[in-house]
Amino acid sequence: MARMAREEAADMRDGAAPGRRESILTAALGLFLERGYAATSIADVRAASGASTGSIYHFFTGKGGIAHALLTEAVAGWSAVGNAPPDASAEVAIKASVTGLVRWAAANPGQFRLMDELRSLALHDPDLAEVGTALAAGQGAAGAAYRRYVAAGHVKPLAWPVAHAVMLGPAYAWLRLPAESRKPGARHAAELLADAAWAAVRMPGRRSAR
Amino acid sequence: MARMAREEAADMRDGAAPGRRESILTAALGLFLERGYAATSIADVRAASGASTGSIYHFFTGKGGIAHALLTEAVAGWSAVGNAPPDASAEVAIKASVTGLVRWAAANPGQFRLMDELRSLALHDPDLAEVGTALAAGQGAAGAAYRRYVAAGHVKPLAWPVAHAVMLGPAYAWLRLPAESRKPGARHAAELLADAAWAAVRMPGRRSAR
Amino acid sequence: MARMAREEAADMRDGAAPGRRESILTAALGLFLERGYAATSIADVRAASGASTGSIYHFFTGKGGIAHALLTEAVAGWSAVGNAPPDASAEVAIKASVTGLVRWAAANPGQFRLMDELRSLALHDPDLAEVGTALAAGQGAAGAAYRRYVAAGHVKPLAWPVAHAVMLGPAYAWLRLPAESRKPGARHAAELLADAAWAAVRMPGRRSAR
Amino acid sequence: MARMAREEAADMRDGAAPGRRESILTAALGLFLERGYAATSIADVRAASGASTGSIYHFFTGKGGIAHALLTEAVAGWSAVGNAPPDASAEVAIKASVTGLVRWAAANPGQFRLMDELRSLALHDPDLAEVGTALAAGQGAAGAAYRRYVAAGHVKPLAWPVAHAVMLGPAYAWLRLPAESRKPGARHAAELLADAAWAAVRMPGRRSAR
DNA sequence: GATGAATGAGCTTTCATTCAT
DNA sequence: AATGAATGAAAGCTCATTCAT
Repeated sequence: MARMAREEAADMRDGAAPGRRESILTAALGLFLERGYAATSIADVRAASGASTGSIYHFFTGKGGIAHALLTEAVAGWSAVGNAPPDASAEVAIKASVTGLVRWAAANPGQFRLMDELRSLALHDPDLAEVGTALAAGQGAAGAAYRRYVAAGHVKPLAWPVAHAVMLGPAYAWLRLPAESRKPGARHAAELLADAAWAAVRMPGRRSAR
Repeated sequence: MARMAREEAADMRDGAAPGRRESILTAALGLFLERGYAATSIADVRAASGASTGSIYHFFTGKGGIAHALLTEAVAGWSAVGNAPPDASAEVAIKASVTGLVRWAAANPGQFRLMDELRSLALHDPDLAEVGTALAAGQGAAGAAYRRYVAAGHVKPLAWPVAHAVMLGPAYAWLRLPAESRKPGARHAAELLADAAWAAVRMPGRRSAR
Repeated sequence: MARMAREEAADMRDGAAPGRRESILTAALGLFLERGYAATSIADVRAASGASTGSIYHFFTGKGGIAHALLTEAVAGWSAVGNAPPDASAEVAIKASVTGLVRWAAANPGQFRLMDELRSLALHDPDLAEVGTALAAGQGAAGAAYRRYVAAGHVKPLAWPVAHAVMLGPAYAWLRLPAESRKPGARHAAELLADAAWAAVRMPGRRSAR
Repeated sequence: MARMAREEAADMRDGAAPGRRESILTAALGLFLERGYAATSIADVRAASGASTGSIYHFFTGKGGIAHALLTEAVAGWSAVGNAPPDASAEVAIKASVTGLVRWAAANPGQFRLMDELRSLALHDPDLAEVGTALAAGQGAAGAAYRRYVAAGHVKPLAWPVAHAVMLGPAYAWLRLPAESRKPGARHAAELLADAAWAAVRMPGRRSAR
C-alpha cells in the first residue's frame, strides 16, 4: 500500500518509476525470451534486474510465479489483438482470430516460443501449475462463440476442441517452425491461414457474406 | 512400441540377455513418459534400470544421448505407421499421414507428449542439439513427396512449410489437448482430420478419386 | 494459562484492545507449541498474528525476545502452582513442588516441551542467551529454602544441585516421556513421584509429620 | 563394494585408511559437540572433513542422516558400559545402570549434551525422525528386566515408565546441569545416585543382598 | 505505533559427469 | 563391460533483520 502510494506519486512526477516488481518482471521476460524459461535461473534474474534475491521472493512465489505474472500480461496483450467485435459475422470473427494470432506471434516470436515452452513444461513442473491452468482457461469464451455460430447454422457442427484444432492448428504449426523455414510463403501467410480456417469450418453451400 | 518390437525380436533370436543398454533405455523411457524429460535425473534412471552410473555413461553420452536414442526409435515406429505405399495417390498418401499420426499418438499419448517436450527444450538445451536436428530432419522426405504432387497438379502449389502446417497442424493441435478435452468428437477424429487435411490442399475443381 | 489469566484481567479492566503486542505473543506461543521454536519463523508469526514485520520488531528484539517474553509468563504461571506457603514444613513444601510441576506439565504438555526445547537450544543459540539465564535463575529461591531445611535438620545435607536432581529428576524424566508411554501408572503419578522425592531427601530416623 | 574392498586392503596394509565416510562422521561429530547440531551446517561439515558436498550426500541422507549414524555408534558405546551380567541381582543391575550412565556421561559430556539436543529437536524436525525412533527404541530391554525383578518380588511393582523415571531421572537431571553447578558433590555422585535409585525401587522390608 | 519493501548472506540439496579400479 | 565413490558448481529458497515512510 505504501508501495502503491509511492509509485503513483512517482508516476505523477516523471512517469519513470522503475519499481522493483516491474524491474524484476522486465528482466525476467528478457531472459526468458533470450534463453528460455528452463535455462534461466533466479540468480540470472537477480543479476539482470538489480533486485536482491529477497525482493524476488518478496514479490513472487518463485520462478513459476514470475512466469505466471508475465503470462497474465502476455495473454492480455494477445487477446486484445484477436477479438472481433461481438456482432461480427462468423467469417469475420474466425478469420480475425487467426490473423490476430499470426500477426501477434510474428511480431512477438519470442513470446510465442515462450508460451509454447511454458505450456510444455507445465505438464510436469509443479511450479508451473498456475501457468498451466491459465493457459487452459484461455479458451472458454471462444468455444461459446463457436457454439453460437453452430446454432445459427453458419459453421459446421463440430465439437469445439475439434473446431479449434482445425481452425487454429495450422497457424500454430506454422508459427512453431523455425523462422528460416517460414520464409517461403511468409508474406501472405496470415491471410492464407485465415482463409483456410474459414474454409475448413464454414457451412458448405452457403454464400460467403463477408 | 518400437522398443517392444525390437526386444521381442531379440528375445526370439537368442532367448536371453535383456542387455544393459536395453534396460537403461526401457527405464529411461518409462521415467520420461511418467514425469517428463526435464524432471528425470540420471540417478532416477540408474535406480530404475538397475544399471550403474558408469554403465549409463558407457553406453550414452548423457541424458541428451538417451533421449536421442529413444527418439530415433520412436520416430521409426511412428513413420512406419503413417507411410502409404510409394505409388499411392496424393489423397491416399496425405490422408494416411494424418490418420497415421493421430492413431499413433492416440495409442501412445505419452510418447507424443515427450516428443513435444523434447522439441521445446531442444530450442535452448545444448544437450539436446542432436534431438533437435533429428526432429527437424524428419520432414525432408515428406516435403519432396508433396512437391511431386504439386508438379503433377494434384495439390495446391503451397510452400512445403505452409502445406505441412495446413495438413498436419490441426492434428497436432488436437492431439496436444488434454485427454479430457479430446473426448467429445474423439471417435471419428482421425478421419475428420484427414478429410480436412485433404480438403485444405487438394487442387480445387478436381474430382476426388479415392 | 498464565497468558489467559493476564488477558482476562486486561479485558476486565478496559474491555477492549487485544493489543498488537499481545496478539503477537499469542500467535507465537501457538506456533511454538505446535511446531516448535526452531521450526517457527518470524514470517509465520507475522502471518498468524496479523501484525506486520515492523510491529514485531517494534515490540521485541527478535525471535529470541519473543521466546523470552513467553518464558517469563510461563515460569510465572508454573511457579505460582508449585509454591507452598513460606511456613510450610519441609515435607509439604517439597511434595508440593513435585506435584505442582507434574500437574502443571500434565495440563500444559506443550509448554513443558517448549521449555525443554528452549533450554536445549539456549546452550548454543546466542539469540536465546536471555532465555538461558532466565531458566537457570529459576532455581535460586528453591535452593535457599532447601538449605534452610538442611540447617533445621529436616532433610539430608545434600548439595543443592544433587538434591534438586534427586527430588525433581524423576518428575522431569517421567514428563519427558511421550504421552503414550506415560499412560500406565499415570493416575497417581504426581503423588507417587512426590512421595519418592520426599523419601529420597528426608532425614532418616525422623517421623513424618505431614 | 569396490569401496569395501579398497578399504579392507588399506586396513590390512597400514590400518590407517581415512575413508571419506569416516572422515565425514568424525568431522561432524566434532562440530556437533562443539557448537551443537542445530548450529552446524553442511558447509561446516564439508569444510571440516575435506569431503565435497556431493560426497556427503553420497553417503548420507543429509544432516539428519549423519546424526543418525553418529547416534547409532554412540548408543553402542554407551549401552556397553551400563549393562550388568544377565544373572546379576536386581540391586547390582540397577546400580550398574545408573553408575554406567553417570560415568559415561561424565566422561563424554559433549555426547550427552548432543543426545539431549537431538532428543529435543527430534520432536519437531522431520530430518531427525529416525533419530527419534532410535532414541525411543533404546529402552525395550531394560523394561523387560525390570518386570522380571518385579515378578521375583525384588523391586516395587511400578509401571516401567515410572520406575525408569524414578531410577534414572535423578541422574539425567544432575547430568543436565551445567558443569559448574555439578562441582559441589560431584565426587561421589555416581554412587550416591545409584544408591538413591536402588532405595527408591527396592522392595521395603527385604534385606539388601548385594 | 505501524507498515511492508528491501536486503543478502546463508542454507540444504540436486545433478551431470569423471575416473580409478 | 561394469562399478560406484567422488566431485563441485549451481540451483532454488528461507530468514532474521533494517529502515524509509
